[in-house]
Amino acid sequence: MAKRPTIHDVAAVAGVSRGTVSRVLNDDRYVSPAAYAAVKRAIAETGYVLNRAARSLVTQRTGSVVMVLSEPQERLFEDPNYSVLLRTATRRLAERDISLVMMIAGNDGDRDRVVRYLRGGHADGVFLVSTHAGDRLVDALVDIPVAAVAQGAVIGRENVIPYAAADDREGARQMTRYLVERGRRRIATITGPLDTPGGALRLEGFADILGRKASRKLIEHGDYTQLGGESAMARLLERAPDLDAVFVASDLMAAGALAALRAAGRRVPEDVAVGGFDDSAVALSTHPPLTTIRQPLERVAEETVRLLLALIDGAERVEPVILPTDLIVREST
Amino acid sequence: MAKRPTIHDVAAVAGVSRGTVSRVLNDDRYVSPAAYAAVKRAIAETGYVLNRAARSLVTQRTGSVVMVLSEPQERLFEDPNYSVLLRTATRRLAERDISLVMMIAGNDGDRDRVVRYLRGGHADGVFLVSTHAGDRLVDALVDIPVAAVAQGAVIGRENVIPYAAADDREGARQMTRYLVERGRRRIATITGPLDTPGGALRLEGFADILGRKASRKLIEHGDYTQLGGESAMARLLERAPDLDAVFVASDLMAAGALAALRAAGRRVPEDVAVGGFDDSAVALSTHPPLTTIRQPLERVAEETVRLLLALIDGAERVEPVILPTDLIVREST
DNA sequence: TTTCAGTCTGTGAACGTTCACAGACACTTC
DNA sequence: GAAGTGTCTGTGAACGTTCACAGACTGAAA
Repeated sequence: MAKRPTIHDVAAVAGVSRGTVSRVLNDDRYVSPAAYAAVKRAIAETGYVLNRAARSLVTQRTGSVVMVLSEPQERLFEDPNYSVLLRTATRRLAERDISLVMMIAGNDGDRDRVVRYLRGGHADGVFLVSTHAGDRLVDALVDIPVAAVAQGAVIGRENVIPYAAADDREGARQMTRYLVERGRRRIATITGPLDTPGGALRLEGFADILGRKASRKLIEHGDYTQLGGESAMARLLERAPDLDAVFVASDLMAAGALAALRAAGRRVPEDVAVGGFDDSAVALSTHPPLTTIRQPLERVAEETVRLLLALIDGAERVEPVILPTDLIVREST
Repeated sequence: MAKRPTIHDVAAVAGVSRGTVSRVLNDDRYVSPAAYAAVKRAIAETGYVLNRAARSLVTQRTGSVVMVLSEPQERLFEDPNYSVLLRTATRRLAERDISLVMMIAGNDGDRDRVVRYLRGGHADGVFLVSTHAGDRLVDALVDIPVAAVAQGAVIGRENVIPYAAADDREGARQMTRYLVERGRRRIATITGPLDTPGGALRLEGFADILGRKASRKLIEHGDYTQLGGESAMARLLERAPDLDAVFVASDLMAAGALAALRAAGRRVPEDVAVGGFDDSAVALSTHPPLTTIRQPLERVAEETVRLLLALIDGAERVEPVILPTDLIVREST
């Protein structure tokens, strides 16, 4: 097969110089309509496609962005949220001809790799996903001249890494308020890990509504897995057998909670009302289907990308974006 | 902040030439232990990191591969399989210092973008995921000098794109055989789309065991969504009210089937046994938990990567890999 | 007519690597 | 001691762009 055509070949065919072709490629102003047309034709004729490496070399830009998944537990990957995020981000970036490269930061070795990659200038931006409080990666980031954003606040670093997120706290309030309005009196909660925004903020929202009624006895912690939800529910039942509702910080954990309630012979929603969070696919496959809080995930992803692009384009500072959630009522409450 | 150090800076610090540093970087033989040590020290001292663009420019290699998600329906993203695949592939490739870039080929515009990207030599390899029969992308691929593999056979192109996959056909046989052994007599199936290997091969396995008993009346098609499974089950119940078992080609569709059976007042497993496929998270959250077929997804992903790396390293031809599945018995049968 | 501003084009240099080559040196082997 | 072989090193050229600059041309304003 023939050698790939370069900008020189295009220039020769179009009867113009290298420079003019380059100007067309980067749609600079100052190129005559005739030259523009000739170059376009030559590009089509030769099947030319730009060599990004060569461009990168001189512009010091790569045209790519890294999405870093922090993954302390396997569970992160069971989460359909990632898929939405990934799809949306890929799409939006593609519109700007920016490609998305995936990296995983599960352990310190991985993290070093990511840092080295970024320090090497191999990407124009980073996109942090589900980063936990205290992640070393975040600290390393401040020394590296690269645009960085996160999906979901990075706890303790809200002011250094801009982010877009659903309004976890208000979502939790919506659910808790709803349970109260339905006449529930002993409302418990199963939280996520408290070093994640979904863990900390949803608990705060819960406490906002219940005030002092949110006693320690009615609070239990899970790890976002189904099994974790199941055992957390079992512990709650033991400590507070009279509870009549539970707000679970994720649908997957809620599915586990339902299993524990069933095992304990409690009827849902008659004896105990169960509220989830996420409105993921699992919320529909449980029996009964879950009342839950929907997050505008797609919009969260879009806003995160928007922030990142703004930074790449040179914005000095961008403000975090927090988007509203919706209460979805089904049969578990 | 200071300019990023180049190979020249390292050479100066180490007291050797550019060439020697390059040799250390690419661990060529023929570099003296003294020079090697000096260069390593200089790299650490200067904080040097290789400029990939510059390397690419001369080697004509990019150090990256593209994962292309064909996504005719949203449902693909609800599938936890992707997550496993993505994670495993990213990990394995990172070991070889190859980065994974994501692209989505949902419509023809997207597909053109992918083709242009590959034609431009922006990646050393492609990784096709859930590509349907007749996808134009596959045909375009043969003209492009790039290593290509698929996860799961590309129907009709099994011989042009090497792949790794679970043994869909044998998995379906395992489940069907098991249902027969449990004494079920009127066994139906809900398939996936027949232009996907999971659709076609699982149906074949089903038919292998039942022979002529697999009448058209007992076969219904779904689209891998929960709702699709639900309506397919409803149609089956209408056509064959006496059925006493159903093999559903995915867990998610099986969750839908369970809902339809419940709505029709059938008890599971007493009246109707339900078998799924995938052993995904949803299989545990249904009530009752699903008997299903586990695919060795991680190994499938690893093998796919292995094939891809072999091709990138210059192998002329690699053989497809098909991996065994396991029957997981739970309470739905 | 001259001057100026604006538009358009071509050219040399630079970006940071790798690769092929040539040469230096140290051993063997004849 | 000459010739060969293997190891190690430095150097020039090349990869395919963009960018800054210089220069040519056009038309309007002085």
